[in-house]
Amino acid sequence: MDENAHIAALRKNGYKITPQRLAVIEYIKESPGHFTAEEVYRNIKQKEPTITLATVYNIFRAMKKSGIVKSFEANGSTIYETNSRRHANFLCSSCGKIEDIEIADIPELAVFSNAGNVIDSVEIVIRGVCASCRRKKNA
Amino acid sequence: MDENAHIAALRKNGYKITPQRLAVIEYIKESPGHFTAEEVYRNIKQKEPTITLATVYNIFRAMKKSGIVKSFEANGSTIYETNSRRHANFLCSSCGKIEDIEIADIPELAVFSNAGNVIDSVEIVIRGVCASCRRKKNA
DNA sequence: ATCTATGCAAACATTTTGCAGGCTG
DNA sequence: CAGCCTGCAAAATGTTTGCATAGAT
Repeated sequence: MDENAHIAALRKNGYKITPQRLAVIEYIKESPGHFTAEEVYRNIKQKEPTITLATVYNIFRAMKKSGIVKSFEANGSTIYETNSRRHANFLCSSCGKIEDIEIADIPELAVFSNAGNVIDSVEIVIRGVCASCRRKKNA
Repeated sequence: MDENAHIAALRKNGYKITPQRLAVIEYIKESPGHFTAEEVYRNIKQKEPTITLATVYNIFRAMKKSGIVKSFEANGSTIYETNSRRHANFLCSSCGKIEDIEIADIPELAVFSNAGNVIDSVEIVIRGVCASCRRKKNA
């Protein structure tokens, strides 16, 4: 999903296109794929000096409702991401990086759906130490 | 894992057995399996009137380190649980209940481990509407 | 022109921390 | 009786909200 698709998604959901929203869209397009409101705020403040953290939170709420971002909670804060495919988020406790692990299918969830339950979202958070940090520790 | 096992686990990890810790152990033994610090605090205050929320948080930290509880974050707070088997937590957005869904295996995680990464924990949070609430809505 | 979004500040919720005294082992 | 744990209060986070004004459509 590129920049224009994000703008279209906001419009379709009745949201207006403001400079602040464009700044967030541009930031997440070039970012590594995972971000907190505070991080986005800190980075786009250079281009949009008057923007506030509260506005960034409001923008993410609009982007979530528009399907542009998904989110999960970890380490006391909300982490947003643009990857909409089914995947797990691996959090390295050593270097802090977040890595996507593609997950093909979880059959138990299909069974659960077939039993009459509605599934709106699936969040998978894996914690551990990434291969790179592991090598450094054992060196 | 019963009450005595929890006490033993705390002892093995160097934690002392205090009335407050016993009260938390007793509460989680009889509870539905998912609880927040605030909920535990509110419930055991009757038996331990002097206990504070901060103490409950401290106790959960000790219980986590001792392997008695696991936790995940959702809706802005930390939810603790005693189920140590691999499972997903289903959160019904309508009635608020949390239901465990047993998950047999996620093959991609084995691949990820074999690639040199260490996995310490797996948290799966499913959001949706449970079958019971769904039936009520359609009635 | 309408109505939403922003900026600002304050409120809120959750969790953590510092310290003095009390209790466990 | 040494050291951890508790209770209390305050602080630290992270997020939301109310309100007046600016801005998008």
